[in-house]
Amino acid sequence: MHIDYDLIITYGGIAKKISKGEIVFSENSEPKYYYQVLSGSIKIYTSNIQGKEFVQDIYTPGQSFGEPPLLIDKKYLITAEAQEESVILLLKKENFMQLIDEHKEIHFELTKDLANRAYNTLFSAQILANPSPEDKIIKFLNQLVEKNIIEKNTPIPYTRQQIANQIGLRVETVIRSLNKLQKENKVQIINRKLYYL
Amino acid sequence: MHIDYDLIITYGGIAKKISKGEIVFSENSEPKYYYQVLSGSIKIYTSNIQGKEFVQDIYTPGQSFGEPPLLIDKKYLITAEAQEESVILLLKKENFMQLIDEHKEIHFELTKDLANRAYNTLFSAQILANPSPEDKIIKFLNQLVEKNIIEKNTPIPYTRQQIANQIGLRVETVIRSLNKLQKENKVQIINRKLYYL
DNA sequence: CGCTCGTTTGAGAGGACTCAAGGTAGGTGG
DNA sequence: CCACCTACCTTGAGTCCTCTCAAACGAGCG
Repeated sequence: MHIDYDLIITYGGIAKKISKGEIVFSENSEPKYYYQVLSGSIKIYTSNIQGKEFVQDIYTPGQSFGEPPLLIDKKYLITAEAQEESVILLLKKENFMQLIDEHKEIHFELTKDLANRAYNTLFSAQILANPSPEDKIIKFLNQLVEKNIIEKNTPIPYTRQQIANQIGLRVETVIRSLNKLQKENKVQIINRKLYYL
Repeated sequence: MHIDYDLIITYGGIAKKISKGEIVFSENSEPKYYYQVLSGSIKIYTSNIQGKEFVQDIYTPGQSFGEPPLLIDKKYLITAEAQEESVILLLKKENFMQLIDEHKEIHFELTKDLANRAYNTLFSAQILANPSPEDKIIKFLNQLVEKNIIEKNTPIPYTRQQIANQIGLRVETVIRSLNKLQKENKVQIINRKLYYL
């Protein structure tokens, strides 16, 4: 989801600077704003799984985040934190609602974005529901390809730890599973770099 | 999500009878229609987890299902099957898009519905991401309360097997975990009926 | 009563997790 | 250019606990 900068400002949006590590909103807090990244990057995660950080997504300039709870008046299930010094745009809920009410094309974009989120989250749920570590990894890699985050025969831009965090496994388990998958020719590991075949 | 019967018909929707066990759409197929239950009930599940059925949801008269992939032109991740003899309304994608384009209030309802789905699916993902069976069960029960499906001190309307299917555990594990939770006074089991405290 | 469906208990195996210890690559400073 | 540091990767041993398989129990119903 992306709304033109000038349009956000026109509707009363403001820009805010966020330092690295600063929290934009946290779990169980009430949504008040529509948020869009102007510069930097915002990390979205859940921290309630036995204190372990469970990364959901990372948002970069032009992308918005945190709409679902805003639209249905529920508390955030996630925490948003600046990964680096960033600037974000804030638009009050009422103004945001007015904006989409008066701009049909943006409303349609929002609809698609929400559909996309529902779709991707279900995909993640299916990864997690899978009891076998190997299957989880394969499904996770598949998802990356589908989301165009990686291409086949391109090294995967995540550390083993980052992969583990996203699929709910331990680093060691990821490593051992990757070894099995390599023997089955489903992934390739060259000089520690991981390739999906 | 719910659209008025007459309106669906006006836009060219048709009703279709579905026998018990019949598939409305299945995983990896292309979305073509907007679907809404008229009578009976439709079960949504994923079957790809080692052949085990993973129930996502059950839809009853007046509710629609399967919109996210329809809106973003992706294949279904789920299978929809009639739990009993049912009648559903089908509306071609183009007509559906035209309908929401011409009815702003319905478009807003769709938006909220999608936000709700994204929210609920994330909640499910957080349940699954939790490594401890007890925590999964507690979070699952919490979700039921939040969705107003159950109230505290009301027997939970699911069999142990159904609970297990929704959180990715075995029946036996659910039973043994429930016993532990009872000892911790987090649930109550009276005459096999389960109460959430 | 006898069937069926859901619940419960037990024993055993497998495998992910934990903890601990090295190994390796890339960057930094002397 | 080399020694060092740090972050990441890897391996091993052992424990714990979920899953599997098998069997039996309980409740509701024709």
